[in-house]
Amino acid sequence: MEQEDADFFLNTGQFLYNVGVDNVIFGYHEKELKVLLQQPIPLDKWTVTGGYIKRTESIEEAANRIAFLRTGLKGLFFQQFRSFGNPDRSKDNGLTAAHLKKMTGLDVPEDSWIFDYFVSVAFYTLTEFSKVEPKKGELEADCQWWPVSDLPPIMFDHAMIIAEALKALRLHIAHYPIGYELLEEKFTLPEIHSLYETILGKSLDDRNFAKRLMATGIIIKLNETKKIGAHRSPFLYKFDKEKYAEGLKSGVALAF
Amino acid sequence: MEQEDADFFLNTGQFLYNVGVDNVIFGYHEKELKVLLQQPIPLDKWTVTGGYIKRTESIEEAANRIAFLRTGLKGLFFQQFRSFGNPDRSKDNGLTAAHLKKMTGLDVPEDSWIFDYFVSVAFYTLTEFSKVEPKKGELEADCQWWPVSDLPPIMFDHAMIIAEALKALRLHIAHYPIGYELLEEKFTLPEIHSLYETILGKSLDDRNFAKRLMATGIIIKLNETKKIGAHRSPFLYKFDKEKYAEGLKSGVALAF
DNA sequence: TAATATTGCGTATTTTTGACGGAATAAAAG
DNA sequence: CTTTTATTCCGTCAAAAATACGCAATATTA
Repeated sequence: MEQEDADFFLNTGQFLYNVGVDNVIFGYHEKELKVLLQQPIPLDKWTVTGGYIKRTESIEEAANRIAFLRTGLKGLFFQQFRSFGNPDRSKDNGLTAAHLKKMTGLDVPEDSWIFDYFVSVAFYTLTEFSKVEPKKGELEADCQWWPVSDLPPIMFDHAMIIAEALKALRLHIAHYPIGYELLEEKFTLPEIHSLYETILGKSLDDRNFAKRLMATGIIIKLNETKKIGAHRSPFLYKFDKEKYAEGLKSGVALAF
Repeated sequence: MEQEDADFFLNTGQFLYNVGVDNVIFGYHEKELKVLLQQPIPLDKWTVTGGYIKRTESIEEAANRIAFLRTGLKGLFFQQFRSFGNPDRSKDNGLTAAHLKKMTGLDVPEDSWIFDYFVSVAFYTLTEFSKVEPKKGELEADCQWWPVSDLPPIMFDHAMIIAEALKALRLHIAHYPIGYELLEEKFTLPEIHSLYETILGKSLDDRNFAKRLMATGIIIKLNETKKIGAHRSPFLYKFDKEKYAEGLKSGVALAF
């Protein structure tokens, strides 16, 4: 294992050079959109989850593998949105061979391939917040959720990557049904309403929202209600899996 | 020069490994959308224009450089739309060291870096057809325009890349003004109308098209007409550069 | 002068979007 | 047990946008 780890910094051929994957993992909890960030060194800067591409896998498989490593969940919904690449993006970020040597106890060459110019293919992934137990990688000091509206200091160009992911998500939500990925199996109208308001960052008329959502035909009203304390109990709904899958393929107009 | 060329196949450090750029260059001519393709070997298969990324340049600069190499034009409008990457994409394509050796007269190692797994960051570029004089690269047998609706046999996964580029272009045209890049400086309403019909692949009511296009405020009617033979002479129009630039930034609703 | 092909505009209809008031319900407070 | 409070839930009406469509004007050729 130690030898394997040391080999990593030399890249004995299992990973592609100069290109990697970043994956902006979004969750939704208590009316807030969260993003899963990791801390490559025990300093004050964070990055989105990411990793290298194995020679045997596609970029999509790499994105999926990374999501699994950090969340423990398989088969999450993910979407490529842009690639980033310029010679300066990894410069002056404070991540040095010395840091990694200290963290891992391994020999990390100053000119290790991982400090090279990397083009990053970026994805976003959507997941149900409550199912995730963030797991940090061996090279990271920490991994945890942060509210999108209140991020810690961000490393590299990852602030831009998060911003672009959010932009892509907002564009995507207008054309495809994505509530499915972020909510529990059964949810109330106010819950999904609030999710859309959070993602889009603006308030949506509740009556018109319900009307249009139901018009898509992708959600089904159940004959159950949810107790929410001192108020009228809202009905529960769930997604119609078939129509949802169809909507993902052919698109669903849900412009608000 | 010969040494430089031979060095290329060894990659003495000027290019990134495992990642490159493909650029789908579109032109519009005689009511047809064209795409600029190159033939890497004198066989019957073609690819979109593409190349490697220098260690000193960004992926956007690489895309731009490639567009310049093939068209002779600078400052063209281009847009990244997706990246492609899986271990099989360059397999079984018929491009061998022997082919390149024969074409260039240089020594090409069987295991040259260029035969490796490559992730491709794909862009599309728009250009005025009549201004372009296609120039082939040193490693290509030919470079010329092909109608999108009638393509020759395509190598690798480039048929998919072209299809995705077209999809992105169609999506883009609904939100941003792109006629500017594909038409001559002065154009008639029927010309731009026909361009939109061609790109979107469907017919658009001429009266409603004109109404909405003018409503955007990005084109200006000139006091000149164009002689088109045995018919009423249509007025000429041009883009309002400022409003066009603004439309590119903030978006222009032109959904048809 | 008539025939032909194309440009160029206006108006009516339908569809979609946006705004908004008020009754029903669940529990807690008085 | 009645009132208060907070929330769900539904329908209608007006404004705006998208769509459909008819016909006069024009440039050349026959």
